[in-house]
Amino acid sequence: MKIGYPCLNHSLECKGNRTFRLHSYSEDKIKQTIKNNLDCLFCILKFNLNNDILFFRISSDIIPFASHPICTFPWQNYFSNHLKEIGRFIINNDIRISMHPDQFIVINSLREDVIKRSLTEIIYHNEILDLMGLDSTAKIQIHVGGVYGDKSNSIKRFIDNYKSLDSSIKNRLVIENDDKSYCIDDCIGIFQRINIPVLFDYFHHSLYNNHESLHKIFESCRKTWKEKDGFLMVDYSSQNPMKPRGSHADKLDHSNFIDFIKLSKSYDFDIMLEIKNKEQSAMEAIKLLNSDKRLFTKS
DNA sequence: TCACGTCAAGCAGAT
DNA sequence: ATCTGCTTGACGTGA
Repeated sequence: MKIGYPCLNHSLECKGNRTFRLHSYSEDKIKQTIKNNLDCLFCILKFNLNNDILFFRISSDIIPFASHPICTFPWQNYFSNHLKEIGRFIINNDIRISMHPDQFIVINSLREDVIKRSLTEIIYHNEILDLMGLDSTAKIQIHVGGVYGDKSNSIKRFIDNYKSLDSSIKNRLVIENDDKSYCIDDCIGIFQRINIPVLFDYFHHSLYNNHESLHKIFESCRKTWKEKDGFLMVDYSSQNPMKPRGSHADKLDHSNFIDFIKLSKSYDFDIMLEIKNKEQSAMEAIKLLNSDKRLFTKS
């Protein structure tokens, strides 16, 4: 099991997701920003290694405007050595990597232009991971998309569009249950038709579900991840008690986390902690697991 | 130097 | 109709 957190590190001075306004785009600006972001990513990965954090989600902002037509700068060639160097560090230290394109990526949209932009964005994510030399255990997680008042047709559109993708992209794509449209059962149903691995989001599941038991979920999700996909990935978070339903917690809720681990301890999986204080939660979670190894012994 | 309006992009649900 | 939440921050103008 590996513990990770997404995109940002608040302990370090550097920011690995620096960007700029579209109207201030220039080749010089994008070059400098990417260099900054890659340097910082390397720092974050070293920080993580020093703290036994072996799972990390790379920010989609690492190459700003990568899939936008304005971006004509050949970053793939210009930074290929830099990306390869980071990739070697990742591989040599057995670090697990994921990426999560943001909410605008909807491959089952009713609008052709939205689908087209989404595919371009996914291709960009795939390029980053390829240029780092990572294998197909490095994943790109997306949601199924919109429902548009007709779930079965919307699922069919997802499947049709998925089938048209290049196999190198299919090797990395996984789907994740969301908090209002597609629950774990929906995702498993899609897996049964196109064999796409299902990433389990525990917090989303608590907000939107078919009352599936946690054991049944782990059992069925695990089977969707083949040898080439690596261990099942799981996103973990809890409700922020001060904010509206669906808001992620500011800090790790120790008792909620321990309850979750107790229920799921017999399965092999990697956990991404989607909690606002980022590496802080990851370090706490690792400490909790180490302080009570029994929590984590397979039964 | 700092506040704060705004930032490429979609969707659903609440108000 | 407008706002919020999603990996939510961070940019950058104007004072």
